[in-house]
Amino acid sequence: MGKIIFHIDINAFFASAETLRDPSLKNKPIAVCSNKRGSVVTTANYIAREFGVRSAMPLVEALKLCPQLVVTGVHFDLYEKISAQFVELCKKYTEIVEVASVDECYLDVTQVIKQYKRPLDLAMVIRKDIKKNIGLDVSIGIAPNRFLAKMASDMKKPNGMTVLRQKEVQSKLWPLPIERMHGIGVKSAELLKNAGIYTIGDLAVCKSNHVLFVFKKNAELFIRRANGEDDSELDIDSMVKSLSQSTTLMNATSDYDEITIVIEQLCRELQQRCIDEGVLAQQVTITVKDEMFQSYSRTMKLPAATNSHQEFFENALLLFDANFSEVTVKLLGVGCSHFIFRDIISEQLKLF
DNA sequence: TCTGGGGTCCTAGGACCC
DNA sequence: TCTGGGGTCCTAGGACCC
Repeated sequence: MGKIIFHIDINAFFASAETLRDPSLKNKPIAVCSNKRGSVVTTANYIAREFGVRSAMPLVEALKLCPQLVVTGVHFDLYEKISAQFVELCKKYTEIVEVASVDECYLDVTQVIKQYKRPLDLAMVIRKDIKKNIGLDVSIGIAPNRFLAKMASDMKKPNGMTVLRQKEVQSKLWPLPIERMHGIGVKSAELLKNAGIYTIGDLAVCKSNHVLFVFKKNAELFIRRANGEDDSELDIDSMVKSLSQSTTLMNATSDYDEITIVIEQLCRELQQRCIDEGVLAQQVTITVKDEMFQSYSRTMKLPAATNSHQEFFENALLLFDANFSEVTVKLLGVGCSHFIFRDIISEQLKLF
C-alpha cells in the first residue's frame, strides 16, 4: 500500500508571527526586517507582496514600492518559540515528523489517515488546530511521497490544501516552469533552459545523459522526481551539524582592532548557541567577504572538543591572521561543526 | 539599490598511502 | 629518466533552501 505524506508550511511565517505579537499590524503591509542601513527584507506579508515587496529585497527598494510599509524588526526568540509549538502540534497526529525548517514539517500519516474518510479531512483538522491554538494559517500538500507533498503545498498559497496524486503528475506538475521544481535554483534552471528544458515535463521525459552535466550523479533522481517518483524516507531524528554567527559590517574595514572585536563578539554568541544546543565542537570555521562580496572560508580542527568562546576566538583569530590579514573585510562569520552531543556524553559517562 | 543570516549537501582537487 | 593506479580523507567553494 502507498504512503500518504503531508507537507505543512506556515504562510509568511516571520510576518505572521509579528502579527501575533502586535495584532494592530493585521491589515497593514509589513516587512520583517531590521531597520539598519543596507538591510534587506526577510519576510513580507501577503499585503506587502501585492506591492511587489519580496524576500531578500533591499529595504530602500521595498519602501519605494510601498511607502506605507511597516518595518517590524526581527525577533528570533519569538519565531523559535512559535516554531516549537508548531512542531509539537504536528507530532500530536503522528510520530513520523520531519522538521524541514523553522516553518515547515513533513508528516507521514499513512497509518492515522485510516481513521478518516478522506486525507483532506485530517488536513482540515490539523489546519483548524494550528489556527485555534497558535493563530497561524498554513498550507498543506497531500501526496504519496515527500517530493510531491512539497510541490503540492506550494501550489495554493496562502492557506490552501492541495491533493496531488501520482496520476495527476502529468496534468498538474509537468506544465510548471523548471525553476518551480524544488531543488532547482537559478544556476541549474539556466543550464537546463540552455539544454532545451523549460518545464518539469521536459525534464521528466528527457534522457539522463542529456542532463548529467547539471545534476552529476543525481540526474536519475531528478528525472524520477519530475515523474512524481520519490521513495526517500522522512528524516525524523536529524541532529544539528553546524552552527554559525555572522555579521555584515556597515563599512568595509581592514582595521585589525575593529575586526578582532567583531570576531570576539561572534564567538560569544556562538558559545551561547552551542550551550543551547548541548554540543561541543571539534572544528571552527572563519568566513570573510571582501568589499567585492567575494566569500572565503578557512577551517581548522580544535585541540579538544569545546564550546568555549575563548577557544573559538583564539583559533578563529589564528585562521584570520594566517589567511585574511590583507583583506578589506565587509562580512565576518564564525562557525563550528563536528559536534559531540552532550546528552550522548552523559549517557556514556553513566556506563562507568 | 549595492547586495541578511543561518543552515545542508555536493564536488573538485590536493595530500597521503600502498 | 620517467613517472602506475587506486583508495581515503580533508578542505574550500558553490548551489540550494528558508
